[in-house]
Amino acid sequence: MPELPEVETVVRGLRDQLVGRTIKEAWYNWRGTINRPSPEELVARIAGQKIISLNRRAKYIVCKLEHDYFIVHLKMTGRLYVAASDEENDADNWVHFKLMLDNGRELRFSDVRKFGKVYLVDDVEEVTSKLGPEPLDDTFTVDVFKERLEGRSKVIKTLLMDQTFIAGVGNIYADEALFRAGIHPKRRSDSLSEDEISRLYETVRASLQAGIDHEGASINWYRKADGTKGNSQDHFFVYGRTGKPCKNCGHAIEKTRVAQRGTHYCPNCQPLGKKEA
DNA sequence: CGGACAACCTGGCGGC
DNA sequence: TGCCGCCAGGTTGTCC
Repeated sequence: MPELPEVETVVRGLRDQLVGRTIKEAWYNWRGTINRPSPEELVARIAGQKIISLNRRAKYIVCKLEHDYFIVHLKMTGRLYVAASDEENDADNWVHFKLMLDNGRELRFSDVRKFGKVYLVDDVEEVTSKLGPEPLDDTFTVDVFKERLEGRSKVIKTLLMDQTFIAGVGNIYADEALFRAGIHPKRRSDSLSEDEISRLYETVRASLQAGIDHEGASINWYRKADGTKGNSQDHFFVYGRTGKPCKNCGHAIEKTRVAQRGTHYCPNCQPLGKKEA
């Protein structure tokens, strides 16, 4: 659920509250939330480290410390927020990890479904080395996109969601990008025309950027760092709009499954055969 | 290389 | 009202 735009929004909301602070102590109540090292080692190693910077890589939140990197993945229902130690929050019931700061506030990691993970590593690459390019980077050009598609034949939606192919696109923005490009989600990647590839390159970026501009989509669990909802969901063309009229042609949006995931598309605007715009 | 599917978890919701 | 079973989707790992 949190995809690139949601994670980016969280990072922007947390940056000023974290950078420059020193971590006094770590706390957890669910060992599975800590991916590595062992919970005991993480607690011992992280105490006393100063927070240098906060950034995003794909869907990972990367916090550079003096000697290590503290990394968080929200997976589907994770929430990350800062509050005064005596301040209550709606998501507190599911807090499984906390970092106490030197100003009386704390960073809380709440996660209903416990899929989310935190990491403490001395090299970011340990976690991010297999990720594909950042779709919004200037270095990710249409030529790079075309090169990466060469020799691939996967169903296009599956490929868009493959984090080693492009980093940060999940189920929602994959559906949105494919709709905007007029490409059926079940098309094989090696069946796309040059023109379709160029369009898809543009719409992947445009869909993600729109998500960031609207501060992320709050489908059910996602919240911004301050606890309020983003409104990207109010601007979706197809995601979650099954049975509703296509914003482009009026045909009812249909839902199917691709790679075991709910997939929304307009059968009229996204035909299975090739389509020249 | 690609695809299918289970596993990790829990809350929300539709159906009865 | 209550119970049951399905659905949600990011990632990893296994198997073919």
